[in-house]
Amino acid sequence: MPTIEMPLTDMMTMTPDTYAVNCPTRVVLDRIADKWAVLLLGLLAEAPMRFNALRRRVQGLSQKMLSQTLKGLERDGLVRRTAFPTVPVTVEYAITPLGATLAERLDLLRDWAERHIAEVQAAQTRYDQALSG
Amino acid sequence: MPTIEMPLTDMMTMTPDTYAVNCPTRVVLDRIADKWAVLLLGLLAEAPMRFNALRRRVQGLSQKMLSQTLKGLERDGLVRRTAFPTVPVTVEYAITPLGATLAERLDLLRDWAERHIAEVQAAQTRYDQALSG
DNA sequence: GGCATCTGGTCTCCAACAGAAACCACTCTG
DNA sequence: CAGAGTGGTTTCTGTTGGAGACCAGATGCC
Repeated sequence: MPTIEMPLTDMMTMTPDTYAVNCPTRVVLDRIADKWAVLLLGLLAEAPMRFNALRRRVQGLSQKMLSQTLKGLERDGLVRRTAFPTVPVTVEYAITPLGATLAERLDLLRDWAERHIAEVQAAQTRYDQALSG
Repeated sequence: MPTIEMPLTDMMTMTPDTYAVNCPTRVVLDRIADKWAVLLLGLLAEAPMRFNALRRRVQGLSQKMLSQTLKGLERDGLVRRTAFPTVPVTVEYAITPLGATLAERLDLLRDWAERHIAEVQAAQTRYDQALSG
């Protein structure tokens, strides 16, 4: 997707259409459409956690992507980063009230996934067999 | 993320942990974490549509990604593809009952985005100014 | 003493993937 | 006869994600 380059005021006064490239909700959608962000928000919604604790908890998440994703979440005001001047430095990540409202909705998706995973996998098997058969 | 290569039965009998690489809900999460899939499901939830109609409606979506995403959605049983033997061939995409239940939850995310976009953008501006200032 | 390990990251390199554009066969319209 | 519309696939290229090395300073272990 091309980078959006237009004044914020123009974007906000446009008729809202999520399907237009320059709709501001696309910005939010881009964040939601980030697997790691969704998983991290889910964890932080339960309790604040430290960098390496998150890393150990989420399998397959590289250090680079963790730091990158957390930075993005902090920028969006969904997560708050607090560094304690211990040695070595201790950094804690906590969800913000705004982030909590999002995590609530994301939980509904996790719930859907758990509820319907079997149906989805059955559909996949059917589809793949129809192709090979 | 590495490709999951293990018997389905093993996956289904494991203690469910979305944060483990081999949790089946990760499969669903991967689909949800697809910007185009979310947008397409949102459109198809309203009414069935044809290939080029979807293309015209969703700005910034290339033909390749549209065909690829629709194929994925069909494989997951979320969308049904119907080809009519007209000349030229007419193809209609419609949401399935399963897809409709997901679209319902996704609507809540769209709703969240519209409701909180201003807060997110304010947080971003604050963050960026704190860095430059 | 010296090696490994913990803290929270950054940097480089390579493979994978998304997007742009061309191409396909066929038909209807101006 | 050129152009546009039908629903795609193929090719090429630019961006991105992930693996792994590296950083500094302190602590645990033998």
